[in-house]
Amino acid sequence: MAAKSEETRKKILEAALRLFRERGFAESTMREIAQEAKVATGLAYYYFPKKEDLVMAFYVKVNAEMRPRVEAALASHGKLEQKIRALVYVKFDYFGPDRKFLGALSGYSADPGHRLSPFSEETKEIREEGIAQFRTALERSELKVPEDLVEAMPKILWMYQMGMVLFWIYDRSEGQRRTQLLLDKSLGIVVLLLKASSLPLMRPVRKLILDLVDVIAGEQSAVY
Amino acid sequence: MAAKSEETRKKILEAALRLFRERGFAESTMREIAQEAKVATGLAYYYFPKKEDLVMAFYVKVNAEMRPRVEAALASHGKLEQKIRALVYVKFDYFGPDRKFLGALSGYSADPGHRLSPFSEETKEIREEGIAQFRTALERSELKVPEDLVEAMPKILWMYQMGMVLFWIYDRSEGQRRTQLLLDKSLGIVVLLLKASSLPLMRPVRKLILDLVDVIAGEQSAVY
DNA sequence: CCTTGGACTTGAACACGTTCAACACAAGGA
DNA sequence: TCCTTGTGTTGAACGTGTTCAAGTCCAAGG
Repeated sequence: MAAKSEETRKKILEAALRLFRERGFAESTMREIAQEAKVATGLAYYYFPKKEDLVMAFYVKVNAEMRPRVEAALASHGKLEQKIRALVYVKFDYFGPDRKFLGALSGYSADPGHRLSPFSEETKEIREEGIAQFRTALERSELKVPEDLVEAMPKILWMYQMGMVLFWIYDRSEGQRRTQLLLDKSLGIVVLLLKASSLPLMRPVRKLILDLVDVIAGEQSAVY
Repeated sequence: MAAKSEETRKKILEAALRLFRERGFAESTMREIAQEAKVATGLAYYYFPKKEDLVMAFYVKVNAEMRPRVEAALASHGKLEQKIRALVYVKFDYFGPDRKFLGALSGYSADPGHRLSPFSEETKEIREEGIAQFRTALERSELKVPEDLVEAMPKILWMYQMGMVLFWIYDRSEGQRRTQLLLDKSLGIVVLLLKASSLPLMRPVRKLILDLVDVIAGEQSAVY
């Protein structure tokens, strides 16, 4: 019966997350995690071949748990700006207790070759889901997105969100006041730029930017 | 006499860089490095308390060795665009043989708390020197930089360079063709934006952007 | 009831970064 | 000449992530 096995896996993952949250990623050893879960060290590796896999499982778990709240954010009325802000806030709220723990990981974020990077092959599914959230936000907004931007714009917004989250993770100001500030100051500009970019007049500029996005995205998909 | 000690240090560093280049950072063990340098393992740690310190020493070494070529690039005639391009090329040329090795490190690049990050306290000196290069390039250019941008503009250009270098490191296309493309497509725009930003008309926009830079830079300087 | 095959589980063992107590040695000072 | 002091130098030992040979357990087939 698979249920027993599933139980064990869950027990180990929960023990791991408990320790990660309490004392950080690097500070929690696999031996401790196994002990906390009352299993042998090797068993933790049976279910999670690398310590990092525990983090991947964390990503997936949180992503799933966040889903209803994301739906709610997208269902809210309000303008595009409101929707984007709501989406970002869901992430802040949800990752709130794990800010420190995430900080320990985010070293990997720049390296698309690293499995835990938000740009990696292994996080692709989660990433696509995140991008889709912004696609929906755009579809449900007052904004008329020109044909040639339909694909790129959600990606750009997702990148913007990633930037905010990264900034938030490293934001040592009390209550992450600075991130608030940055979000307030930048979100308006971003939406303004989006709107401006839709003007027919802007077609040449769009072409240029899409070219750039192409080069960059091409590189990413070439990883591995 | 300090000379003997300096010799030993150098011997270890050279052995380390040789191995790093041959087979990468993670793949070279401290035991191998010590062995290659014909010393005991502990001695490598006497001179370089962490394996990472070998990388720091590499940064410093390369930075010093690059200096004359940077001067040359800055002394060249040509327009601002040429100077910036020349500066970036010096880095590509110099890091060329170490692209793979750098790739293994650049995971750290996003984490300003990590010593090896280009944004960390420990790399501050090197970073400042890099920023100063762009300050010089601007001073020697045809561009009239408005007072309120004098401080920020070199930083922005340095960030642009870091972006290019990062992209180049992960660029798996043959001969890093894609980076070429990106540089060609983006550099013109960057310079155009710089010029446009100097127009008196743009003052409100400048204010906005400088505000943003302030929030971001404030965060960075608050790191440790 | 026994056997068998595969999923599950164990803990010792390995390689690595790192630490450390001990030793070597040169340069003064007595 | 012997002692002292401080810089170099050594290699064993520790804690960590990870691997693995050797079990244990249990459902299905005989």
